[in-house]
Amino acid sequence: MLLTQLRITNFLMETKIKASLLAHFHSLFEVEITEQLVQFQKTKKEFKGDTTLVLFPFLKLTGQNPAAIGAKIGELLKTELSLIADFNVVGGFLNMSFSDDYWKAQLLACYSDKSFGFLAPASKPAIMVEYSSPNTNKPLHLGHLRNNFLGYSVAEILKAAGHEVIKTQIINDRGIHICKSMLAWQKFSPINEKGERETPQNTGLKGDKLVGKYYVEFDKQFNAEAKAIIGLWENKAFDGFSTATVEKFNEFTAAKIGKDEKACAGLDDKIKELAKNETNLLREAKDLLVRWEGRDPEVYLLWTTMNGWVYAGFEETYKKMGVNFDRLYYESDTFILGKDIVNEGLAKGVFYQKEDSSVWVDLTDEGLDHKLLLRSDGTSVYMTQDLGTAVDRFNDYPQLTGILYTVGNEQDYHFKVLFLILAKMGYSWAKSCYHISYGMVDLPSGKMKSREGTVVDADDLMDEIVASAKEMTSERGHIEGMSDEEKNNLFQTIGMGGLKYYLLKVDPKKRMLFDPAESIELNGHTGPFIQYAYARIQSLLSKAGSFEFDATATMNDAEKEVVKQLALYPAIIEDAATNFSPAIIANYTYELVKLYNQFYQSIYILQEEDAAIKSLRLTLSESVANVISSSMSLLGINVPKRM
RNA sequence: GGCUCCGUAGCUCAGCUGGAUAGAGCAACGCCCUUCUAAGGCGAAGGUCAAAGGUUCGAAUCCUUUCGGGGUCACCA
Repeated sequence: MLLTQLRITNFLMETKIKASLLAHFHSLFEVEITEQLVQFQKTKKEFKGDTTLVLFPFLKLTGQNPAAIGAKIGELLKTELSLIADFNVVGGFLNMSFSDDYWKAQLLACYSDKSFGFLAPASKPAIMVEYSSPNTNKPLHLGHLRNNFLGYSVAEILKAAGHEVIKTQIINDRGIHICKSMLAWQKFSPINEKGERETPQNTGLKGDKLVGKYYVEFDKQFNAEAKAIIGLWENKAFDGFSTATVEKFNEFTAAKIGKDEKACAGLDDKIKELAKNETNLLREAKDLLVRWEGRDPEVYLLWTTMNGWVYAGFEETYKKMGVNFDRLYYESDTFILGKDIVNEGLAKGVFYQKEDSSVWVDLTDEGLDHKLLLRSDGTSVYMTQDLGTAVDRFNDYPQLTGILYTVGNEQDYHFKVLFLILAKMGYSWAKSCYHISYGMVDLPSGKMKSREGTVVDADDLMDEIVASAKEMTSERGHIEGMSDEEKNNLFQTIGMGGLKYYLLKVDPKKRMLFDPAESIELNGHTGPFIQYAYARIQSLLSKAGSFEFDATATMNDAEKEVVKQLALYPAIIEDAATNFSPAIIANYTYELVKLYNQFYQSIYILQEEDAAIKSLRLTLSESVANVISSSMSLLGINVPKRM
């Protein structure tokens, strides 16, 4: 495919070479070739050349040896294409060097275009990118950081690739879990001397943290109550419990006899579930949900109040993260949607109804299972809502061609089913919906588990990283004369840049390890390494004063290597956009900076006496700075003028 | 168990739509600041690309199997 070649080296020249080869191959070897046989790869460092043509595919076809084929093709291309300056054949590889003029033209193209590598805005179809999508009773954690940085970055990359992008999130603001924190707050919040329960105002707690606290409190009390009930059961105190429940308890208890530890734990879980269903707390929470659905004014007021706290808290966190959204969707608005679609599917015969009137879809033909779409009591499930929301979005944005869902890979199956159902329903856009599935973030100590308290809170983490950036930056001391505001911005830029780069440089699909010590590292393959290169170039440019691009200078190898990497940028953006992978951008920029640093350390730019060479080097430096700034912005990372 | 993703240097990761001697960073070792910011550069060291078969002129990359790990298989979201 063309994309591979774009990625490997410069796309313009290779297209030309390929065209020329297709046109003239017959005149050299008396046989025709197909496009697939023309394979390029990056020239290995130890050989001279800017691109390499693989000759093996032609061996059988022509019946000649690689050296002869390479020489003939090389000669041909050199005469046909003036920009090919030289070539050599090593083994089965034809290495070609492009002329200085070619590389200078590439440099100029990069230098003179402020939005080098970007396609015209909104020149490609509109896409919606969903990310974040939090639960309103849990503060955001490390996993959300990966999600948000990833979603935001993919959206920026798609914009750069010419798409119109609508950033959105769906806020999970309803359901029994929300009622749990509401109930816990009502029951367990202490009341102060003014007669108020805890609020963000009177406690100084961030709203999402306060609500999260009561969600945890609910769980604590809930478990305690369930445990007490089990205690009663174990002492044969079955008064007030239904016979069905008692029978089940006895059944599970009997089943435990003679079983191994693991099986017993499983049965204990079942007993716990049984007991939980008998708690007053759950009954009250369910009651609250019924009242909420009936729009009971008191419950509704409580709900809007507490959600208001959470949103204010999230807003603060998003601001710190540097992410934003064009449009918000709330589950409380969308949870009823989808039922119509299910009924429509039922009418069309795409779905079927069981005797208990629950609605299902049969996906066994696709190698999957039967999936529930409507409960027997007619209420929606997760899938129902997602169907409704998707259709709703296409109604809201008629120009939309697809939706990207940034959601963890534990939901791979869900999205597979969702897209399948949409396709079965006949929505043509179903095929352009895609699940940006990312792996879990592990900690060195193991998995993050909210129940065990091993979650890393997003706010805490960002604060710690910025604090650490402050400490380390102050040590190195390039900040004299900065105002406090400038300093704080710088610490923010470095800390967040480091964190974002750390989370984005890894292929999103892969599970990754979050090592706190490594995440604040400033050396090596890190965000600050890249930011530092940018700041150093800014310093250089300000010392150099004004200059103009001079095409008369000759280029050395180190310079050419940098230009080659710069010229790759447009293809890299496209590659990152088609693969929804910020990691491609991150790794590209790292390469660019390494190449630039090698060049930078090998010569002194400002001491250069030849004006043409000096201006060429400054042009190169400024171009590199521009691409750093541009590519980092695609990752949501800022770059500092000084650091 | 079914389905699915993953396994590359001591550690964290690139490379994976087949091509030359598998690359970085961290850690550890040795150099380079009287000249543009050393958050940098240079050097050396570190590998049975989980294992075994297969396809191919050629396999870390594609196919099969095995081993090891994750996820998922709710009238939860």
